[in-house]
Amino acid sequence: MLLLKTLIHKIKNSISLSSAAEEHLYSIAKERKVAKGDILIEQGQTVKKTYFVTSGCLRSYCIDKNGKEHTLQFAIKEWWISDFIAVYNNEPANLMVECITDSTVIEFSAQALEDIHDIFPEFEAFQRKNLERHVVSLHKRILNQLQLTAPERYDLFLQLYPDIERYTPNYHIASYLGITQQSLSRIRAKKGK
Amino acid sequence: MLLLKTLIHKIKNSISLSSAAEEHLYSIAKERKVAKGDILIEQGQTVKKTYFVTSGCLRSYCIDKNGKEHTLQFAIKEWWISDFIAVYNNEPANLMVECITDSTVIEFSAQALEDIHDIFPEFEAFQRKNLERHVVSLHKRILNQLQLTAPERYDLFLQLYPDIERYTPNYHIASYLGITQQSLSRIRAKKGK
DNA sequence: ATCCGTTATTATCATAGGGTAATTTTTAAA
DNA sequence: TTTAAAAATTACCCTATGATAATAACGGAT
Repeated sequence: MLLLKTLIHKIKNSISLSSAAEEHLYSIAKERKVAKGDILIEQGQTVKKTYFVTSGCLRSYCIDKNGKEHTLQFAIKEWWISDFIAVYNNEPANLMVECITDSTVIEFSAQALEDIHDIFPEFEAFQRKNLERHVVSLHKRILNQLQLTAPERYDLFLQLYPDIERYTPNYHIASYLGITQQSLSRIRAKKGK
Repeated sequence: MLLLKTLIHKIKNSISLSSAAEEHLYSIAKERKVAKGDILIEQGQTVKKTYFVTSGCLRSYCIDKNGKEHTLQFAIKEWWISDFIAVYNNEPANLMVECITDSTVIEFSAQALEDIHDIFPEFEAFQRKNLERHVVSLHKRILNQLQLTAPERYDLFLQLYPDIERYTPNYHIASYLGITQQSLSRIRAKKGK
C-alpha cells in the first residue's frame, strides 16, 4: 500500500480526510503492477473498475466501424482513467484501456467509488474538484481541435506531454490528434527542416 | 423568482435541500430576461458570472487569430453556461457567451457558486453529478469528432438538438461541428437529394 | 550480430473540405 | 410593399489530409 499514499496525499491537499475515511480507502483500493500491452478495460464488457495512475502511462481508445483506433485520453501519473461514459450510463464499454508502458495503478471498483460519497461525504469535494479540472481540460481540447491546424495541435501536444514521445508510438499520438500516422509523419518531417 | 423553482426542483431531484440552503440560493440567484444578440460574457473581461438557462438558447464561442468563430457549447433549458476555463483558472475570458434567442437565465456570481460548497456542503453532490454528466457529454463529443465524418456529425447534431436549426443560423452549427458554413451547406444540399 | 516483427517514413494518387467570391434566398426594417 | 441587411447556397480553384502501398528504420529476441 505504498503507492496509495500518493493518492492519499493528493486527497489531503484538497480536503481533510478522517482516519475512518482513509481506512475505507485502503479497503477498496488495490495496487496493481501492469505491463506494457495489458488491456484493463475491453470494448463490449461491463466496466467494473476505475484506475488511478501512479506511474507509467495508459490510454483509452475506441475502435470505429472501419477498425481505426481513436485515442480519447492518455493518463499519466496522478490521472484517473476508465470508460467514464460506460460507467455513467451503465452500458458495456465502448472504449479500451491499455497500458502503453509498464505502469503502476490503483484499482477501484467503480461502484465503490460511487458509494464512497454516501458513506464519507467529505469525498464529494475532492471528486468535484477533480471533475472541474477534467471539464476544463476537455474544453481546452475541444477548442484546440476546432481552431488549430494539425501541426499546431502536435506542437501543443508535445508541450503538454513533454516526454510521451519516448514511450508511445507515433500512431497513438496521431490517433489522439485526429490525423493519420502518415500525416503526423509528414508534419514531423517538415518540422525537422 | 418563479424560474428559480425550476432549478430548485432539479436540485431536489438530486439531493435533499435544507430550507436554509434554499434561502441562500434565492439570495445569490438573479433571474434575467436576455434578448437575442445580448453578450453575457465577453472575451478579455474577467468572468464573474455563471448562467443556468431556463428557456431559450445561448452559446459560448471563441474567436481565433484569424477572426473565425468556434462554438464550444450550445446551452438550452437546464444547462449551465459560462467560460469555465476562465473561472477555473482565474483568467480573463477567452470565450464569448451570447444569446441566440430571447432567453431567460438565472445569473449566479461564479464566486458565490464556489463558496456555496463551504457553507452548504450538501451542494457538493449536486455539483458533482452535474460535472459527471458534463464530462460524459464532452467525452462523447471528442469521440464523435475523432471518428465521424462531417455529414455524420451533422446528422447526430440534429438528433441531439432537434429544433436548434429553427433558431440558430447554420454557420453557428458549422462552427460547432468544426467545418465552414459552405461545407455544411454542401452537406445539406447532398442530403436533400 | 542476425533476424523478425513493429513502427516510421516516403511516394503517389484521390478526396474532403477550405478560401474566395458571386448569387440567391430569407429575414427584418422602414 | 420596398429596401436593406443577413444568411445560405453555389461555383471555382486549391491545399491539407486520407488511402494505399512500398520502403526504410528501429528494437527486441535469440
